[in-house]
Amino acid sequence: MVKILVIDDEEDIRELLKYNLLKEGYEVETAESGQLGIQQMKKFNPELIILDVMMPGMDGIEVCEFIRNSSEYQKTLICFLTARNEDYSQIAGLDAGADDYVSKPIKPKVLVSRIKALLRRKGMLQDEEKQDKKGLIINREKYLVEKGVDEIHLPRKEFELLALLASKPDHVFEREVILEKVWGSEIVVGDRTIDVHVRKLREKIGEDYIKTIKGIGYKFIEL
Amino acid sequence: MVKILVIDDEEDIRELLKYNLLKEGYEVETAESGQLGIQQMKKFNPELIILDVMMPGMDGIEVCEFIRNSSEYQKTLICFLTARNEDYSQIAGLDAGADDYVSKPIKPKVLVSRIKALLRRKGMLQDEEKQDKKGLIINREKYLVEKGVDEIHLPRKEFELLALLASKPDHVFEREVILEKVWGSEIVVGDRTIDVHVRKLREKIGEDYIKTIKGIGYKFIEL
DNA sequence: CATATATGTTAACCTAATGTTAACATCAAT
DNA sequence: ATTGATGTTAACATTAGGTTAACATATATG
Repeated sequence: MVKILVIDDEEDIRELLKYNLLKEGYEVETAESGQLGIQQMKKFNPELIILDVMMPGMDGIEVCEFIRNSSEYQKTLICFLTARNEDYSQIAGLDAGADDYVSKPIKPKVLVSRIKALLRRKGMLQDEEKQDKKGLIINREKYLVEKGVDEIHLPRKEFELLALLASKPDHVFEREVILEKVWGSEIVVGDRTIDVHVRKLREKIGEDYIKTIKGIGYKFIEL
Repeated sequence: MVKILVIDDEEDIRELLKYNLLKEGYEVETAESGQLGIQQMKKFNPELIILDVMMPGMDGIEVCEFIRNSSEYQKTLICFLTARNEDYSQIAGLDAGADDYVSKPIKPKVLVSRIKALLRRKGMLQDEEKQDKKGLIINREKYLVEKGVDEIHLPRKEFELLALLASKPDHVFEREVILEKVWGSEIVVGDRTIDVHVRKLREKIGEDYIKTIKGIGYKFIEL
């Protein structure tokens, strides 16, 4: 459960944000000033702070600086709330400290999706899609397969074989086709080669992803 | 090596946490009840205890109180695991005793980053991370690489090679691409040239930054 | 149920890709 | 020209990856 602290002097805004974030399943606390916000942060220890820039007393920029200079909390994510007309150059200056910012007037949907994106970027997403899925993600760029939290490195042939099968889930690839696509039409290898690679794949990614269709070939199934 | 004790009555949770914490390099023990947890603590003497609040028998709150009242173990860090619906006000009451808490359902990444933050705050961070960032900074201006306090001067080819790889951490660059980008598409050099430069780089910046993906190429990984 | 045929499994084996070293080239700066 | 730093290559060592053989097991079909 991701904890979010909202620091804003306007009660309406605090309530609006709290309501919308709670609805998304976050744990939310609020504070009505910079000072109180910092106190609250120490107790509540949130992953992310939504911080109004313009506040009487200690303003958002000061709060942000305080956080960034503290050793304990410096990695806490910060999202600024800026008034529309505040000078962009000013905002840009803040970028050093903040992880993102959203301008007022606030549209709940926008805010929420920004928050999600930010958390996702920082790898603290609580989203179902990313976390709990058993599904494999074939990441060709990194040349590895992501299974939930794990990253599984695969040798070339195994990777290509899996990538081929997974490119069309439930589609049966004939052995002939597999040979052609993974090994190339010219290279000739023995009968058992594919099986052995399938075996190794099943060992690494789990037994249930690749199904044998006897007399035909193999298919990849999503779990 | 930081030692962590997980006390939770649910086996699944224990396993999930153990797995993820081990992967981070912590030493992990588990216990399935409050009583057993305390016994285990006395033997294992962990720096940090992850403690489920709701357990049959001796619950997390009692365990926490016991620990805080003991003279030997009172400084042990405690992180609560709370069910989602438990009221924050309730939790706040516990704050006195616990150093942090994480609510279920547990997201491994969140949990781990919280644990790290907690340890960092209390100054017991693992030696790797203790010495600030291990990350390299490619300084094109000065044509050198900053590794913590050190400045490593690199010859042109080595620098360009590293800069390329580090420009996209985790991305696998094929040998062909490397040749094109670093050497230029027209210059033809031998097969082993890239390897030799990789060797020299690894000597200078450390063996672990550049990983070989056999049959494909190389990738840079952040440490 | 018997048999043929396809697939599973294991481990030994082979090979291409990479690692390593040192010699040799090159080039820029004194 | 001499030197030292960089770049390239060749020759050899090493290893991960890939293949195969031999045998075990499963499945379909008459």
